[in-house]
Amino acid sequence: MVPPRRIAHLDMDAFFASVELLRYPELRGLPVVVGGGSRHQPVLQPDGTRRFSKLRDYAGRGVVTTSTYEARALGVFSAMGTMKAAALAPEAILLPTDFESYKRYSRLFKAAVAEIVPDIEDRGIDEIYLDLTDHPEETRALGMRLKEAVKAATGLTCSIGIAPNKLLAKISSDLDKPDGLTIVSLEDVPARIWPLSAKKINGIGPKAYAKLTSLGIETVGQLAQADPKLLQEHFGLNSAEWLHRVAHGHDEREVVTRSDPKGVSRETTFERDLHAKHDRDTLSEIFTRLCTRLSEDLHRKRYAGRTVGIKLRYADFRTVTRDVTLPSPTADAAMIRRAAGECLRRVPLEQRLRLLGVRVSALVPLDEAERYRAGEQGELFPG
DNA sequence: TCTGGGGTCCTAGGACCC
DNA sequence: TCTGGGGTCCTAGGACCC
Repeated sequence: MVPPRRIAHLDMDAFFASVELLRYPELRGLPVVVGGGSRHQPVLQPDGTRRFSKLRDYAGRGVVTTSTYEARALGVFSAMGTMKAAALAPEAILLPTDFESYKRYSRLFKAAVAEIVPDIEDRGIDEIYLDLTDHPEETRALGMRLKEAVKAATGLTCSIGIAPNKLLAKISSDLDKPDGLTIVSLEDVPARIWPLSAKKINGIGPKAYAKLTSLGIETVGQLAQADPKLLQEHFGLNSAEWLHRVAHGHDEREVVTRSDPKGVSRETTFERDLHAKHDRDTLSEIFTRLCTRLSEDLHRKRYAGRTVGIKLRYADFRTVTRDVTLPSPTADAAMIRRAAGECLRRVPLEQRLRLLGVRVSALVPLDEAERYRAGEQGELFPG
């Protein structure tokens, strides 16, 4: 019998907003929303205090990226349109998103954790998984030590869930937010996990959840007890089996500490909808800039890719993509622009557009791509 | 009050090859 | 001359996550 694993999920509390509060401590205790554009930079006044924008000052198409717990109490959550948030909480403070700062704090907290547990699975800017199975320390003491290390390195709190697998660890880290430490075993699943909404499961999003509720399934427990035949009819065999497994708290996925990027992309939503003919010059400029930035990203990350694609979104929010695979990988702005331009010609352009994106995938390390190109030119394999 | 930007993974059909 | 079956690559779209 294999002993259960000890997997931790560590999630920073209201990460972007908390980083902003370190910089502007006078905002502590107030509803604060991160998500505006650069127009909403705080202004230092002659008397030394800062003047902040309010949500009601916002006009545009952005969404809320994070809100403090005080703003959440007013109904303002991540991914909500900022205009809608302004209707709910007009007096809330609005701050522009400053990714460079968040990345800096992200590196800080990950480095602090790595001092204690070196193998980390990155799950984005503000969360990680850890495999604690082989660590000698007792679970709760280790969890507390991780939290203290993060706090000492950043001044920020996090919430940690520790469980026999990633699925349960992720759910657990959310059970006692903020500043929580929750340990859940497989035996705890009926009492602690089954009462939760099925949408707490990582992988059950809005579509799947809507389908489940239409079948009378709202909680994880109801999902666990659901008729497998019924699930299979509505979700297909693979998804039905997955739903059944996760509802019982089963998940065998490993903590993955190394992975190569699959694709790199740049996209932008226009301030107003643009028309391919009427706004031709503007669009062309934006298109070229996206390709240039993408090329810079690729060079910085040292990758090149063989597949170049575009994404566009019409005013009615329909999204289409086109892509083309080249004979050899590229990271060059002009090559990307040419290939993406070909893709653009394969898509209907009568309707107004709200978004344009460019993507490079099928990535290989840049030096490999350069060797490949040298080989193509006969330098590596002459004759 | 209409819905950002950066990703991953899955499905499904057709081309093409053996 | 009525028709197979498996494998891989390419393309498009969709769901989901942070």
